Amino acid sequence: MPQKLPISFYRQHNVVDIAQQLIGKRLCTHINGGFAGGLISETEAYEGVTDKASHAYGGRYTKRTQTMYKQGGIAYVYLCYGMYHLFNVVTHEENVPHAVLIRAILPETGLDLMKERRGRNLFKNLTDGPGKMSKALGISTQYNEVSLLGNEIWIEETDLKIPENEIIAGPRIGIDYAEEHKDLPYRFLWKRGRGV
DNA sequence: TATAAGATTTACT
DNA sequence: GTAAATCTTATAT
Repeated sequence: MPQKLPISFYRQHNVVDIAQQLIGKRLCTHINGGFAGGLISETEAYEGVTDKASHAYGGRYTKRTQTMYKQGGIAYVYLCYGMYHLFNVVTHEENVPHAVLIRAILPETGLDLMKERRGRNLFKNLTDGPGKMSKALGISTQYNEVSLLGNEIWIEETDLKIPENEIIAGPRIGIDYAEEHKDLPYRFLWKRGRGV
């Protein structure tokens, strides 16, 4: 049987390392009685206080970002542009606002459910962006701060051993405002995830 | 209190 | 390729 990633995984201190390790793991949701899941194919690391692209840059603490300051192992879901829910994994210990944005997965289970949630017949690119993925999996802000060891949203270990040459590291996307931090190689993309 | 911009996606020209 | 949809937070009056 697949096994959930242990809490110790999320408590690691190198958020960039965690982002890379999450490639190839299985993200699952069991929401409103529907099960859906897929392999994580794209992630981005957000290194809290020192990362200009992060909401928590410079130690900003608001009602929205307070989730990132909690201990690792929970979900950080927030509303972007007023209409899209973005799903992040909170890492590190308490009071260190590190998080990993899950940008894309390869759908495995619950294809019909995902299509139904997305609406229309968008066969291509069902879950190839943060907003789309959250919608397909049924994730919304009401799941902010839920434990990733619970029964609604979790990440499973897989037998996959992804060689490093199958993981592409590159600059993050959609954060041009971050200036000198926008080119940091904090984004990880699984080769097999491209063009699916 | 009011205004601007954002870790995005979709539709239209 | 460009613009609209739409809400929370940050910064300024």
